Amino acid sequence: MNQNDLSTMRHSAEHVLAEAMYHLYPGVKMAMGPATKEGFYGDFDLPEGVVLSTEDLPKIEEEMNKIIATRVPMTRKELSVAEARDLFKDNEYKQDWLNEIEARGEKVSVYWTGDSFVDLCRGPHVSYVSDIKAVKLLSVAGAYWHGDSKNKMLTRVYGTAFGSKQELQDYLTMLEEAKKRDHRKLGKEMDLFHFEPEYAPGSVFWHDKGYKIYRKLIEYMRKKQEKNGYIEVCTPAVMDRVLWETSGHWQKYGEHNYSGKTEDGRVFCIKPMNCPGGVLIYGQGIKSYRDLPLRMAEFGKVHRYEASGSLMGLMRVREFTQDDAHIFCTPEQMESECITTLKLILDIYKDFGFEDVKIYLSTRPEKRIGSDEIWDLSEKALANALKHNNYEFEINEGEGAFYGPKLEFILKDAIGREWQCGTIQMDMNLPERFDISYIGEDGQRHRPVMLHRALFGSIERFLGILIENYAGKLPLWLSPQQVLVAPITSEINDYAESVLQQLKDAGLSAQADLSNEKISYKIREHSLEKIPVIMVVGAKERENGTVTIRRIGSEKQETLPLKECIDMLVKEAQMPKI
RNA sequence: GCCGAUUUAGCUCAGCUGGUAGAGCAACUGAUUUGUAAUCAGUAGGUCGUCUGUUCGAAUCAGACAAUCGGCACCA
Repeated sequence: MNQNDLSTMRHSAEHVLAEAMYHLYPGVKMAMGPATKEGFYGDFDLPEGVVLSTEDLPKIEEEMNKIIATRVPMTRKELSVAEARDLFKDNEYKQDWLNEIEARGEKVSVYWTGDSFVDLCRGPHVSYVSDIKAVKLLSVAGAYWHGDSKNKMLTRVYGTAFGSKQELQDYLTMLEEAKKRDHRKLGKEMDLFHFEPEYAPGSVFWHDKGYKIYRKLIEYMRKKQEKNGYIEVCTPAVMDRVLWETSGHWQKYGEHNYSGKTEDGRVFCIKPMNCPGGVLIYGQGIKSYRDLPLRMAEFGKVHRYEASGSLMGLMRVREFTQDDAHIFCTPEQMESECITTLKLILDIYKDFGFEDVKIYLSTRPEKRIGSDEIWDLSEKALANALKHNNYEFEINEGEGAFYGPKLEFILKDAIGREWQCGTIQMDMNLPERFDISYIGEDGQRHRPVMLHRALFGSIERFLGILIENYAGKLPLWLSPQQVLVAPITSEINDYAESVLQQLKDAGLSAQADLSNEKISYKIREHSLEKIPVIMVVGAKERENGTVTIRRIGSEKQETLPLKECIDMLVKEAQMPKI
């Protein structure tokens, strides 16, 4: 079944869901519901006092299957706005839709399921409800009408449908498998990090192994940036509120900041972003056009009081580390800086196994600062950078920051949720507000253009996505513990320790498991910890000066001389070429 | 923040309609010296998320709060 047909069928399944809801919950109002990439959902305004939970889904599903079993046709009818208003006279949500349809001057179409249920819909739909072969309801959630938190919250029912029972089953199995790659689960199993909901909700406690990966990411990025002409700075974590008022962030995001009053009556704020600090460094001394572009990086730890409901493992936290940088340049340099940064980001993602990166260009929002000319220029610079490299992108109309347009680089987690990682943002706000300048060739003061960019975005989030994408099986260079030496009996401990020492001398991160356990137990334990290389040593290996290795995810054994093995692993453990 | 669900031992989870808690794994002790995903036995381990109420009696019922999970909204 092609994507179009599948989508049509899912949309029809959503109509069947709506009808089932009308059967089971008299007085319910159907608001809207589309097919999505993975299934469909329906938003309902439930009668007063009715609460829907996942326990109710089987019952609704059963009702849906009854409707499907009637094999009635789904038929399209076109009618006038007035007729439609009458047909849906008790449903304010449909009236709302009709207003929009009327305003756009479009025709009204409805779809009948048999002759018992009708919904306002553009279509298309399957010919008969029996064309819906396998349907499953998945979850219940709240969702605001028209996606606006000022509106009423409706009850959303998520489900999916497939062309066959088998495909549905495969999909559900795939989801189950994907959940095993959840970084929160793997983080625990691999002993990488934990959270303390009681003391610091949304903040990470990095354990030794997790922090090793974290440091490795920074080490990689630092080298990358040095090679690409960046300098690195470090700015204070706590600064006077006045700074954030000057930058404009206090007014817009004040309630999301952590702040406190000191004895002298000043209000200090823990930095929610690094940019003003960077601008202050730029402001030291007089800058010449010869100093530009000035690429100033900072691995800045920032704190934001994110809404409780938005927190999610490492992906959305209240304390995170940005691989931030601010590029100060002349307007003429703006576009070429965008081009090189864009290329840099995608190069870096390749090193981590991400080939398929979604890019959004987010354009001017309604509430914004700066003249339309500057917006035109900035948006064009970003779009040109994309076109220059022939990158595909989507436009996110009106989703830019209040101070400028941005590019967002999106990676997906194990179950396909999209997360913004890298970003390039034009800023027409801060240079003004902090009145920074450079002396041009003409000897006059000029305003530099400022670009914010983060490549990983947040180290925490990027690491979370890495864990999920590798299912915990990190490449050797990123693995916090690369080798585990496992002697078969305690008889061999001396050789195991000598092997361990040689591994460490070669710069590999290794440990030995000298516990009094069977080799199969050790294999199991350390495989679950996702150690990439398990090095088994027994009497044979000791005698021959060899080791037998087993790679994570493989059952193959390979025996080779220790020296040769170390050389091979050392080579493999190298960071990608910078 | 909003909607729904969940919160019991280090981890994964059981505990019916109220009568002061249970399993497996992990830990510890002992035995076992083992060739590629769990060797056996024993011991110990819990203010049942927090607080307040109802009750002779609360893991269980009610309320508030917190956190977590799935969404929505938000994301400088």
